[in-house]
Amino acid sequence: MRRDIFQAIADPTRRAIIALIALQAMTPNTIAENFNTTRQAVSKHLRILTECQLVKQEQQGREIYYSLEIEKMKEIDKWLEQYRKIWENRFNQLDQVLSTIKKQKKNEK
Amino acid sequence: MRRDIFQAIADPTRRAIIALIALQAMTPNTIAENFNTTRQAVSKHLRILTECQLVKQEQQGREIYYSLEIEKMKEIDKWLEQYRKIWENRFNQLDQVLSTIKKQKKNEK
DNA sequence: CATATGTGCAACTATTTGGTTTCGCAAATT
DNA sequence: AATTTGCGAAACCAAATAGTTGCACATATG
Repeated sequence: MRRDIFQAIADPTRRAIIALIALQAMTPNTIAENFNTTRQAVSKHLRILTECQLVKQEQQGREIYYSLEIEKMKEIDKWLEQYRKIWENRFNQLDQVLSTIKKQKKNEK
Repeated sequence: MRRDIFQAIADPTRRAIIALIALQAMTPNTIAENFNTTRQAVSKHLRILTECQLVKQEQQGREIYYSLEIEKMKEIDKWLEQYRKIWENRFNQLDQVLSTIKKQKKNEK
């Protein structure tokens, strides 16, 4: 099933899970211990995160270790890029204003 | 009312609205014309976007012009920063591997 | 082989969400 | 003054969502 990455990171619990498994791979039980939820609830979140490839899993015996697929996070960064251009451009414009003021002061001397 | 910015950008229609008003300020009617929705639906989206300060409004007569509050977008960038560190670090590690291979080839000559 | 442990999945529920319809109000237009 | 236009808000509805409970299954452990 395909899944929107922005919809996936909308839930605060899922963002907390992402932050947790970004540091090291974890089993659903271990993740659940870090929050006030059941393992089943975590499992559902992990499924959603897996569906949009934000998370990968590695089975070891009966345990399944989940970890962050960092490559997928770049997709958000890519979306943000268009807006970064805007705020950086705005910064440059401010920069120009400041240097203009500077020049004017110079001429006043 | 306070509102989670990640929840705000989760909806694809809202992201489209953001992209639209990032370029220039627009009235709800104009925005609605660009999509397959009613003005009322757009109005609801704008309300949500306003509630998390992603959007600002300026009244001109009976028209209200909505535009993007670019500063708020940086909040997403800030959240992404912790993960950017991870993928940049990973890239550096790859870089080291590549330069090691290069050195080895050099020594083979 | 019996039991304990780790897991995903389905059914169910309360809540949230995105959309439509209807309304009232203020500003423009006639 | 009457009508049109632009707007937000409330009421309503269908669909999605997050969580709980109960289950089945596979892998360890005794």
